[in-house]
Formats: sequence, C-alpha cells, structure tokens
Amino acid sequence: METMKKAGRGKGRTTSQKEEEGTVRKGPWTVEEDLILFNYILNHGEGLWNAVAKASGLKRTGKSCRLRWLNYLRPDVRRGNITAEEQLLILQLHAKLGNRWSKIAKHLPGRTDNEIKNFWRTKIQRHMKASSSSENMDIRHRSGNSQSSVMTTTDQGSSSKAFDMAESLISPVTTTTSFHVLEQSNDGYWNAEDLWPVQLLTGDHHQVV
DNA sequence: AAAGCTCACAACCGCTATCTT
DNA sequence: CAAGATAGCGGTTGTGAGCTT
Repeated sequence: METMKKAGRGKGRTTSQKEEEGTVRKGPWTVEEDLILFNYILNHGEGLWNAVAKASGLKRTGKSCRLRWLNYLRPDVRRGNITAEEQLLILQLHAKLGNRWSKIAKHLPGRTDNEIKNFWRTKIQRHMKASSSSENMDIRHRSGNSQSSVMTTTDQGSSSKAFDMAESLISPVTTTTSFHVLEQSNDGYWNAEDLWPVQLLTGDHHQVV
C-alpha cells in the first residue's frame, strides 16, 4: 500500500527496536495491523479504545488505535489534496477559532484535525512566514484579538493575515501573493476504502495473523 | 549523477477534559 | 467529592519523496 512507502516514523526508533523492548508496538502501522483494527471496529464499533487494543490482539495502545482509525482507516476519511473551498473554510475558521483543529475539522467532513493541522503548518504558516518577512512588518499588532487565548502571538498574526488572504482565494486570478490553491490530484494515495475490497475478500471470519 | 534541501504527513508525546467508581 | 482511568486535543518530530543545485 502506498502509505507504507513512508514507513519509519516515530521519534527515531524502529518498530522492531521497540517491539523487543516490551509488548507495546510503536511506529508505522502494517497492513496486517490495519486490517485487524479495521475488521475489529467493523464488527464491534468505535470507542473503548483500550479494549479495542486488547481484544483485537494488536500490540498497540488504545491511543494509537484511536489515532489510526480516526486519521486513516475510517471509511469516510477523505484523502488527497485540500480543495480551494476547503482551504478557504480553514482560513476562515482558523481566524475565528484559532488552533482548534478538531473544531475546524468538524466543519470539513472527511478531513481530520491532524490533516488540517498539518496543512496549516506546512502551507499556510510557511506562507505567512515568507510573506511577513518580505513585508518586514510587525504583524503582531494587527487585528485578530478575537482569537482564542490559546493562540500564540504568531498564530494570531498569521490567522488574521490568513483571513485577509481568504478573499483573494475566492478569486485566485486576482491573487498577487505567492499563495496558491493547491493543485487537485488524487493520485499517489491509497484510501481506507481500499481496505473494503480487501475486507470483503478476507471476510469477517478472517483473523489476519 | 550525487548531495543537500525542502516538503508532506503519519505517528508520537504530554497535557487536559470527561467519565466512572 | 476524590481519585483513577480513559478519551481527546494540540504540538512536535522523524522520515521518505521530490526538488534543486
């Protein structure tokens, strides 16, 4: 599967290293683990993640199972690039809510807080940095005081700035900034939906591994 | 062609909120 | 009401892929 080509995350330890340390597995999920979790939740439903972790036989923490399910395996998870409309929504919601990623995600069906957070950090924040340095101004004094108190100073600045940009996003033609609405391309990603056929093939009876 | 740099993103950690006993 | 357990959230990190020099 495609995801696995990016295997090897997680604070620099290899899965096998950790595996030997104890009973809890860390690091990237394998296809087998995905299938186990997927099938288990299919049959028993979400929630009680520690129980899921135990009962499914996965050597993962409940936390890890939850994260994997929410961010990756859930059938309604949309993967691939964020559309212009979604970007605009994110900008607007962030201006309103601050770094409340899960709340923002609720307004974007199929998108996860993690995905939005990543998007914000890699795309928006980067852009903010670039443009603010070129403007050479102190954005901290800009408006944006309606932000959540949790937000950092730079968050506030970037957020209000981002919101300013929202307008230009609606009509990208007029955009003079270096921010570009992402190209739409759905290639290169496997979808959790890919598991469905697999699941059908293996059937409910199957217990992977 | 190789090396270095940047980007994207999955997954971890720590903290907080909520639920249960 | 207090303490412990569990779930959820946001921040951060590590790594592979792709791009640039």
